[in-house]
Amino acid sequence: MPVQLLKIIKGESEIPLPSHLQKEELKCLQEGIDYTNKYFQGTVVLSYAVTKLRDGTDFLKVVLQDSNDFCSRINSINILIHGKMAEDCAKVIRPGDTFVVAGFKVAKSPTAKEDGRHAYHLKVSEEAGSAIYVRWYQTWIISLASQSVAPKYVYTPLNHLKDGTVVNLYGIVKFFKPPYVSKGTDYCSVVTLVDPSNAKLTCTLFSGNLDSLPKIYKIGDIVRFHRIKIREYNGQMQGITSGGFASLTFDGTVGAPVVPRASSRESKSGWIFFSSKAYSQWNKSVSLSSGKAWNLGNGQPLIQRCFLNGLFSLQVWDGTKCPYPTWKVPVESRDLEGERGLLHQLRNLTVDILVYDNHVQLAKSLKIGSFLRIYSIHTKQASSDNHDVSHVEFHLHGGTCYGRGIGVLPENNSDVRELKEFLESVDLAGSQNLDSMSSVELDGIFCNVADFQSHLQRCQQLSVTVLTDHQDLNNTGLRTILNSTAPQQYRIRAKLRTFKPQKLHQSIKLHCSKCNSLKEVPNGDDLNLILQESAATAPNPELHNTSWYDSVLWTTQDQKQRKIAIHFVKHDEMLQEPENTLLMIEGGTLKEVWKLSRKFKCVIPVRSTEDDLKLLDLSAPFLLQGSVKYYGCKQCSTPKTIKSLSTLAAEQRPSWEPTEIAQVLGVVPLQYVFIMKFTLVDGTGALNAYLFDYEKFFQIPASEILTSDFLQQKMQMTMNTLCPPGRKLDDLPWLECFIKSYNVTDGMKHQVYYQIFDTTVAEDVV
DNA sequence: GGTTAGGATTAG
Repeated sequence: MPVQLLKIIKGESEIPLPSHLQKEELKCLQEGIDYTNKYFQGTVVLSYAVTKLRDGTDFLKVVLQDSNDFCSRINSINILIHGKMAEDCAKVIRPGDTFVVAGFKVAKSPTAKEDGRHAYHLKVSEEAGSAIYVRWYQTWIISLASQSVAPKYVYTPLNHLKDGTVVNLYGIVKFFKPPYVSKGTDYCSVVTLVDPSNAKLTCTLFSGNLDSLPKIYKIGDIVRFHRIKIREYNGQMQGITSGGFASLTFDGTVGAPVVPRASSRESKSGWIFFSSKAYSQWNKSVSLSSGKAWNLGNGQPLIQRCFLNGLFSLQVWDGTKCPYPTWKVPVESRDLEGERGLLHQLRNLTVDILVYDNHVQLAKSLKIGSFLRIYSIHTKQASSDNHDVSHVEFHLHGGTCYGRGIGVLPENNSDVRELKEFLESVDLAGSQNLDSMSSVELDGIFCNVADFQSHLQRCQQLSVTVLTDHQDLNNTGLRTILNSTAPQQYRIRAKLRTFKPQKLHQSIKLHCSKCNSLKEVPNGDDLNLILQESAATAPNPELHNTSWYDSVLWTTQDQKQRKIAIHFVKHDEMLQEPENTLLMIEGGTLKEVWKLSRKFKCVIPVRSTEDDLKLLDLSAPFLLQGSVKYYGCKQCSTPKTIKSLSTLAAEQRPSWEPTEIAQVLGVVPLQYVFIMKFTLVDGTGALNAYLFDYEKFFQIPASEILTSDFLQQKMQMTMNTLCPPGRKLDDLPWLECFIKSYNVTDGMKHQVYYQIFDTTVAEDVV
């Protein structure tokens, strides 16, 4: 078969070609070379009609674009097909198809100048021993499949649309807003399509009937629109519903290679399934009364409250358990009729979503038990009244920007089927008679859901941490590592059984990279004391108003009559904007220094001596920038007088980088680090590994966490994910880590230590 | 038959 048509096989991204064929690049083509065993692969951009040459042979010209090169100026080439292959080929190819031509001849293209394509064209014929392989682009498989039966529609490529026409078209969904209630009389859905012509079309679709709008569930779905009107709007073509508009949607999922990701917990990515249906399935097998089992969302007080506030809430479950405490709409237990204990238990698995404004109407119309996909949910971390426990809230805000809205998935949707399968597997884990069970035993059942989930995650080899390098290394068991000599490096897969310190703020230390010492971060009381001591020395007026700083002096109005001097560093004889200004302060309290550091770029606490300003004792920060206090190492620093700072001030654009400031002041800066001890286990053994991290592991700068409640909560949540409190070992998530072993000799004592490196918390955990 | 919205955040 000279022309071979290859259907897309799920999971296969490469065309299976004979092994003797070698790929040829466009830019390497030359005349006079034997291309019998070479092939070129491209995407069909254009395909002309078959014509007959003078000698009666069929002829077809096809334009291919290099599949791997969309950037070069010349990335397309003419393919000239002679003989029977021309007809065969014309029958099957459409723009967008992947086209492989093997065993071709190369010749100069006489039209290169006019068409701007490659200087050579490829000549193909059966007689020359050529072969052509075509893989239909998904879209066109569908279009051809329907047309091969009744080819009565013509589909216009998106780059050929004209104002004022009504056309039929195919496209791949690039963006969509699920149908929402418009301010007029209809539902509205906005859909942006692309096709192999690389053109884009945004369509605004209206219909009073929800069913006649396209049922798009995912970006990448393929749609067919019949009788859509094309108009020009703001200089671009726009599609709009017209009389007789009809649409068809296909699942665009091709067996694409799986994107390597650490984890795929769906609730975080905004995919949430309304689960009562799934629940009722589960429900059936545990011999509860089936049917309308899920009525949390319709609890009377909830609806009443929501009506009053113009709000509405949905309770959903995607089969997983949110690793963080989530906000719950208060529902009084007397309104939970029937399986009260069960509904109560279920509340640990469901998530409440507050629905606002225009989404309320649609939310109210949802049937209990439908599977939903809710787009662009806002998750918000908030503290409850007692402050020490934070929770996550889910809001579906008003408006439809970025496709915010609710979509209903049909039962036969592949994702829904997958979810159902998942829940059926859960059944196997706990098919017991619930009627006779106590609530303690019910807890057991839900543990099994979590068990199953964690088992599933293990099977999928998900990890809550990812490696930032050396992915090619194989895992080593902890036992093997413990039995090996140091120093070495390993890749491991283990669980975090426990960690120290449990009070996370205690993990922050100051590290000197010069002498490798670690120090505690001074607390506010320490600092106040040092500042107070330094305030005992009155500012020396002789040091005020120099060539490179202006000074201001005042006395506090309180009884202490403190003298405070502030020296503003000038630049080009001028004072800069506060946000670019460095200042030095004498006699300020911690609060005053802190306030100034919020307004000004840099604040340096100083004291007067006879002949120059000097830094305070290095127990105090030598610099404050924003909320960060920079400290210097007492052992390694040899502080100079403040005068040395004038060289930096004289620079054209002083950046006031802490490292530069430290350097000119003779200070060896200390760096903030997280120091933690992780006890890791993997079934073969347990070892303690130290985490020494400036920022990389938690993706939180150690320097900023002490002054940020938000970052502290973020770190707490991360640790809750890595090592969820109260879980059994089996339920803990896996961590992929690199560790290195090293020797430490202290006198006669010799020990091997382990440190985590080149590892970071997975994207969806932080 | 007209309108709606016309992708391009909410901030409750």
